[in-house]
Amino acid sequence: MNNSRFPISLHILTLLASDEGVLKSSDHIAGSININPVLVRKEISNLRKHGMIESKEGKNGGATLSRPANQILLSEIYHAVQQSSLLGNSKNKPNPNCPIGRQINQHLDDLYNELENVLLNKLAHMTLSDFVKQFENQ
Amino acid sequence: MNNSRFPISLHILTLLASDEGVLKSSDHIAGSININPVLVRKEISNLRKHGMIESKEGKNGGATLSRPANQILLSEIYHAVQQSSLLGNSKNKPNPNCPIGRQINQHLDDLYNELENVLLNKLAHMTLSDFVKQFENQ
DNA sequence: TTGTACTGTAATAATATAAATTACAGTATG
DNA sequence: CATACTGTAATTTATATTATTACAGTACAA
Repeated sequence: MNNSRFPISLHILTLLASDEGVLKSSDHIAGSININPVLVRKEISNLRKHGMIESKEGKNGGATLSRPANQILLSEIYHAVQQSSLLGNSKNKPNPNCPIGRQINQHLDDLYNELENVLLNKLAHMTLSDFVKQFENQ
Repeated sequence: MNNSRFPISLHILTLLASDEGVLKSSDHIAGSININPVLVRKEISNLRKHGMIESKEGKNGGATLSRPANQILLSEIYHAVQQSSLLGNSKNKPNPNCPIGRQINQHLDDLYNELENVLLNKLAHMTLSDFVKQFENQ
């Protein structure tokens, strides 16, 4: 998880959940996050592929949640944006002639998977709705 | 955790633990990880500051564990290399005029802290010794 | 007492990754 | 059919990571 895709996706979903049923444009969302609208559209495209968002093209188009916020788990968002593993991929190519180097990537992968499961288990008990409820009406 | 400092530090410590009491040079360690020796020395310097490693300068110098491997927790290693937060820092600067944008970084930070605690709790129950035991003698 | 093999660390260069920007075809609406 | 959007590709720019160079300092051993 080396970039800010998780916070961006969560921000998008939070905006949509805070005004459920209303279509929001990528420009409007980008204005709230303060990033480029194209990045927002990319993340929306990704969230759509993962079944959390629906979007409508054309004039007055935009994005909206495809399900109630209390049926969207934070673990789903994590899965949707996850590319590399948690603590940094084992992208090193250790020396295969070293008994440690030869085996370490496998053991690192096992460790990461174990940690990731712990994290996902936690996130699977939190809904988007829980997250949005924390926001005060200001 | 956006770089590979955790795997590098764990690799260094694994090498030292696999041959406890013996001084290993940064060149030798770098050869196993297959990275630049200066990076290894930087990580060793960091691990030394965090009390996990001792090192000796000069000819025949090198690094060694400062405690038995069963007294080094993986959570300590995590702490030693940790810079940014888990899922990507809230480095975005959302629009303060948006009710969601204004509050989201605080809620993201809270969420990250909660997740990080779960992770650290898991890592605090794993020792370097446990990790090294997995390696087969080849 | 001096050559050698190391550490420690700063400064810089190279590379990889992420983010912003530009561009434009496609779509729905009024 | 003009307008306001989405969708997506291509490119540029910015930022972060990693490698490299350089060199002073230290300990050992002949």
